[in-house]
Amino acid sequence: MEQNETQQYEDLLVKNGLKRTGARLQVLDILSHRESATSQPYLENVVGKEIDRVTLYRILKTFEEKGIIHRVLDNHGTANYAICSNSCSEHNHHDEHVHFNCNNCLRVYCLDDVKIPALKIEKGFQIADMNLVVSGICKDCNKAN
Amino acid sequence: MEQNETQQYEDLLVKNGLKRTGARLQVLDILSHRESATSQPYLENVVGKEIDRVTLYRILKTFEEKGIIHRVLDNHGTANYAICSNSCSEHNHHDEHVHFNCNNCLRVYCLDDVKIPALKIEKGFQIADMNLVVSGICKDCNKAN
DNA sequence: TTATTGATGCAATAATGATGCATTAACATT
DNA sequence: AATGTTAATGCATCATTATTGCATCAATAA
Ligand SMILES: [Mn+2]
Ligand SMILES: [Mn+2]
Ligand SMILES: [Zn+2]
Ligand SMILES: [Zn+2]
Repeated sequence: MEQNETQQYEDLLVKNGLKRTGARLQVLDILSHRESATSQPYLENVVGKEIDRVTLYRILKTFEEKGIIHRVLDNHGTANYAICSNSCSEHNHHDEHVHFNCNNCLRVYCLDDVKIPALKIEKGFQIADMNLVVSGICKDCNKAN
Repeated sequence: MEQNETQQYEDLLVKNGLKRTGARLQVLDILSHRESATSQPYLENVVGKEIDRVTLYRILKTFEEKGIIHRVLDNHGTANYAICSNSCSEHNHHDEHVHFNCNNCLRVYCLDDVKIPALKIEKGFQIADMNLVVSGICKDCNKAN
């Protein structure tokens, strides 16, 4: 964990009124360096000896609430998390980009450049959030064949 | 269960090479008469004394594979199922309409008229399926306040 | 009517996630 | 630096959704 990155994570925690604990810093560091969204099971596999399962769930939930990370359900219904790119804040997410779930490697990609198009839905339905998950075979897996 | 409806369900099963069992007919009947998508837990609550949990899961999986029903994950990651409207067949679904998950009543609506817009995503990603779940407050729940 | 094979029920297990409560550690205050 | 306060953690336990193995049963074909 580089020095100025650590500082950056600490600032992020403080800014959100969260104590800067080792577990939180570690989770932030891992999520920040991954190229795709990350599930609790994956994280547990990495830090399970150092951080308790429940703590991990709670950290992820807290981070999501604070707008530090956003949640994507993959095709198995498992939650995956990725760092929010820009302007998210407490209970105010702006991550309406498309996600891609590879059927082969199971990775969940944030397609940050692909926004979810506006929809015309029946009057009476009040939209709070939209989640578009595309599944198929990812770039890497296609290349590998 | 009306007589000609039963006949219709039996035909559907036979057409898909499935034996017409009481459990399957019952599941078809229930799903056909519901206005929103339905989860296994809901079904179990209704027919749990007559049909085993595991049988229910297997029926749903089989129906999905045959293109009789389609699966939608709600915001909790729980699978919900709805009858396929038209031209779905084995391993060949065409249910690319938007779904609406109410945060209040938790219902999952099939917005059959709202199609998922085409997307331009990076070359290399091969799309097999798309799922767009919109969450918010549904028509009924908005009315009720 | 019998044989075949698919379908079911039961028991057990897996995976993801939440809750209650005692203990610990981070931060503010003195 | 010591102390107090409150958030954060760890552990045990439980909940929910879903799957697997295997013996039994029943729907359809022969
Ligand atoms: Mn994302
Ligand atoms: Mn639908
Ligand atoms: Zn892949
Ligand atoms: Zn509602």
